[in-house]
Amino acid sequence: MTSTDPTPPLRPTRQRRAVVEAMTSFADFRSAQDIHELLGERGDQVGLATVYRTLQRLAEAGEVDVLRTEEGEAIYRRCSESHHHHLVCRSCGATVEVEGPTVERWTRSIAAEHGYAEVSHTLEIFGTCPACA
Amino acid sequence: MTSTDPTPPLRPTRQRRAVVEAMTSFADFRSAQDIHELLGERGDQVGLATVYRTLQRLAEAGEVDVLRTEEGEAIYRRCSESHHHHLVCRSCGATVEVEGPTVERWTRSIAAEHGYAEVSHTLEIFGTCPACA
DNA sequence: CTCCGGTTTGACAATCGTTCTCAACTGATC
DNA sequence: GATCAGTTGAGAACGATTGTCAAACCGGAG
Ligand SMILES: [Zn+2]
Ligand SMILES: [Zn+2]
Ligand SMILES: [Zn+2]
Ligand SMILES: [Zn+2]
Repeated sequence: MTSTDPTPPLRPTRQRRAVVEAMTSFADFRSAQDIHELLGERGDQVGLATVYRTLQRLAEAGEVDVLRTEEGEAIYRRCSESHHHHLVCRSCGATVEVEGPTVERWTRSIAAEHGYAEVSHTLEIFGTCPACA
Repeated sequence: MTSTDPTPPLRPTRQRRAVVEAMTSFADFRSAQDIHELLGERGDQVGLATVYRTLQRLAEAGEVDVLRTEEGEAIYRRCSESHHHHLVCRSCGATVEVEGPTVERWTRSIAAEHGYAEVSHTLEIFGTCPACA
């Protein structure tokens, strides 16, 4: 069996620190390439492939949220660990984390109603923020 | 002004008919390439680029729903015209269209609460269907 | 029916985000 | 400082999607 796969250790390298650090410097969703560029401007030289790899790890660990633009490009944002959704400004990208039992209950009941198990969901709200109105 | 752009006519060509027809032959979400292949098997020879173009048109016209796989690939499915969401089986893709005032109200109120206007949203529910349980 | 201009098509090239490859590099550990 | 698994980065490779553009098509005017 390939059983024992005890989650290989994770080294806190310069690059990983730089990416995590960079993620705290903005509040909207950005693409891996944007983040790579941002790192460059800051003087933190990190390979593009490493940025992609690190963002994946962070996403798996639930430390960043991933969304898909209409074109299918992945965009990332640091986030709180608990389950939540986003209210995103279509114009400037300003994002608010939102949550509430209403939708959680609704999705669960709808799924149950149709006999679906192991339910999960994705929900994003888009609009024009007060500043961009 | 480049005003007069009265939506160029849309000719019902053999290819377009074939794609629309093919879309009625399955109920889950499929990629453009899957659909292209399906057309080939049926004997309807249609260029891949045309399949992409047609699906785009159909999506714009609201005649098919588009989703993104976790990997960012676009998948399509014929759908009813009114606003709704999907309950999709993670294992076999079986899809149920769902709707209800609860979420619609919730998203609207959440957005209003934060001063966001022109609100829209996306919501998909995933689970294991009874057949795959 | 024939001609004409705009629409559509499809083979193929080109994009472009993302992943893969793999040799060089790092950091713990002893 | 020797060891060794985890990391990195430059560049190649990938794969979905879009762009190109000449040839095929269409519907209506003449
Ligand atoms: Zn805004
Ligand atoms: Zn939720
Ligand atoms: Zn199923
Ligand atoms: Zn809705």
